Amino acid sequence: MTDDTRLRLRILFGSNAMLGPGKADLLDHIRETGSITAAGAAMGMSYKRAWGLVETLNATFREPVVVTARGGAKGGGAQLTQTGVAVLAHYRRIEARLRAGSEADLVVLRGLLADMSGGK
Amino acid sequence: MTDDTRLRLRILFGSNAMLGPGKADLLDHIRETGSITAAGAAMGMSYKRAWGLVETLNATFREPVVVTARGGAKGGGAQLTQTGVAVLAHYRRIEARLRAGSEADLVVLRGLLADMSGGK
DNA sequence: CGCGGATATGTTCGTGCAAACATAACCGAG
DNA sequence: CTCGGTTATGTTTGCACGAACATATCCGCG
Repeated sequence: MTDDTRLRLRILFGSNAMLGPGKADLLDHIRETGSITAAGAAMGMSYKRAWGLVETLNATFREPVVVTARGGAKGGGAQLTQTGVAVLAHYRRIEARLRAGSEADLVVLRGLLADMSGGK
Repeated sequence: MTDDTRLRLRILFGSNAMLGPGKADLLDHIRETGSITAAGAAMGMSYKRAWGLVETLNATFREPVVVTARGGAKGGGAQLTQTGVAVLAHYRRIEARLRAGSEADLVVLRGLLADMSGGK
């Protein structure tokens, strides 16, 4: 039995701006790949969707989180700004603290679960 | 400026079962009102939707989280079981710990936000 | 024994959102 | 000056999800 109890955290700023696992993971992939296209593909989403998320992120913060370049040797690319790195780091830290601080309660909750072994 | 930075936590058990703010709030309202109808109405959702969530919750855990009664003096009603009370308590506790442990990082993140004053 | 309020369930309809398709603009390299 | 890969943006199509509407069932009470 693989213990796949996962926690998803979403931070809501005001009524429109928000930051969740999707955007955080996307930032991670952009940092790794240096490309919105590649990052989106790695997460199984279309370029359009990935770019839309980046656009939203850049509008959310005072300074851009991702900077992009068109054309050039490799066609272009994208990378995180210092702000982007900071945003991602803080989100991950909150996530980590949550994970560490919830273990005990999660154990109890898991004990109350119905065992899906053989079930639908 | 009211500081309305909110955190939404969702716990995923395996690939189908999950517990988030919606179901937790619903359990709270059921406990207060003793009725699925009233609880749903208080949250601005149809009875059908509320009942569907209760059904899902009861299927998620080994023992029912909400027990219901049909007919009778007041037409019927619903209330939390001991399991339901426990599930809700543990969820709220994880939420509280998250809130307490993330304050510092949230302050930083809020400082990086674009100020929407007068913006779109 | 009919009324009332709540649970329990089915069906239809609208719509918002994402997937898919399409196209333009950019620019270093060869 | 064309090619290739990427950013940037618009248009169309499909479909899942919820809202709304409609019924059926239950049972204490007067």
